[in-house]
Amino acid sequence: MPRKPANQTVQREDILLAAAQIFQERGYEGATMAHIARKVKLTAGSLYHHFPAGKPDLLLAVLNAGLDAVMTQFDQVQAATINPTEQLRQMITAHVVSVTHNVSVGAAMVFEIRTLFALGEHEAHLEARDAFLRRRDEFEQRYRDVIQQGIACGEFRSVDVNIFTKALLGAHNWISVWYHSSGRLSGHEIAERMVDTFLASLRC
Amino acid sequence: MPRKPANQTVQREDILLAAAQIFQERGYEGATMAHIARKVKLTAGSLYHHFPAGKPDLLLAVLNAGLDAVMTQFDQVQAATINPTEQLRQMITAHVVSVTHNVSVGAAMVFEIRTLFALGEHEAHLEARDAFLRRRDEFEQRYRDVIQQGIACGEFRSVDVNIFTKALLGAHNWISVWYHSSGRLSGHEIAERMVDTFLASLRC
DNA sequence: AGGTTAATCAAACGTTCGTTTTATAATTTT
DNA sequence: AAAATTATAAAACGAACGTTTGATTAACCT
Repeated sequence: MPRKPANQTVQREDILLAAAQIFQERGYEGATMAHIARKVKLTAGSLYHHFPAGKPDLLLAVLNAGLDAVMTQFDQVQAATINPTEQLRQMITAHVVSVTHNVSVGAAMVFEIRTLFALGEHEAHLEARDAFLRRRDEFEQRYRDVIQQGIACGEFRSVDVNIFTKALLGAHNWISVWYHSSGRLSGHEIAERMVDTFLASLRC
Repeated sequence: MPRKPANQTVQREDILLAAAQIFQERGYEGATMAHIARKVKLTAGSLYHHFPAGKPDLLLAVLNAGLDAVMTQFDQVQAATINPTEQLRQMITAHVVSVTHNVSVGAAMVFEIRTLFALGEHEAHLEARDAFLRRRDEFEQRYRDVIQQGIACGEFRSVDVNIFTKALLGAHNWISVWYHSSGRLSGHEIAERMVDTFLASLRC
């Protein structure tokens, strides 16, 4: 019954990025395995060879890839210990550039967190889900820490650290909604303006 | 075959708010008519009596309700013409209080815009969709206008108006993700801190 | 009181989806 | 070259979904 030349070249990461794009266009629930398969020129069933645990596993892989990307850069920033102002500048830049560098993955981290909670009805991916959420909290905590340090050492004025951090994160997350690579500004240029906006707000 | 006491009291707005809550929990595609019906104690088919055009119509009704709520308050702010600083303060307050006052509807306006575009494959709700998107652009334009005016008259420092507005909108939109009515701060208190954050950033 | 309209339910319909199974082709190993 | 492994397609499956239809009850209006 079946055959076909077979490219034999589709890799796990290709599928992952295709999934991220389809998730961005249609949302996790609106995305079908056939949509994703089509983008890498496979059939829906063939995806199970690369992701045996199916669609939920595909989502977790996308989310973890996004968090890995930005966390790796954060580690580099904090390795070179500097003053809070410079540290926050570099964290914002790393974060914004990361989002604009792969918008689909960034969008998944904004729009599909809710999906992760709705997933909790099936008792299988719970461990992977909780591990992701813990790392995500840690990510947010790093922003809070550097802002708190800046206030403590007098570089920043006194602000509500929690709300300020939420405002900062919301501004960055929203970028994945409106950014297009063909737009007026590059990722770096957007990052500069975000740094300008939030460092100005923290000025004593 | 069928019967049932019949409450005879379910109103269009009850269904609309129930839909918003289900959309928030599961996303538009993850929400089923049965989920929504259950929340107002009806069956899925009965929803078509109140919303003949079905699920897409339900989404558009939710989104328009959200935009109506905030636009009404914006009109009041601009009726009393004052200086840009005070005008922006009142716009931010109106916006944030509106989001925290009905989080589900606010969340829909953040998370289901994408759904609106994916809807475009069926040529029926296109007009209602485009009308909504136009009003939404108008909403964003009001923020840009007041910031531009503030810069022009020297009350605000010179910033990239587009990016600053996107940052502001992102911060506000993100509130519908993390806000809970049982949290540390009320909607008004969060609004005060957002005003503080962004007006400080615009200070000359 | 009688007739009309509005609101609801139960059931059925056709479609689509995630997943599983089985067969086949390509690649790698021996 | 033969055998084993990997990657893929095709087909089938059962479940779930949005929507339609027809019957039934409640409310309203002469």
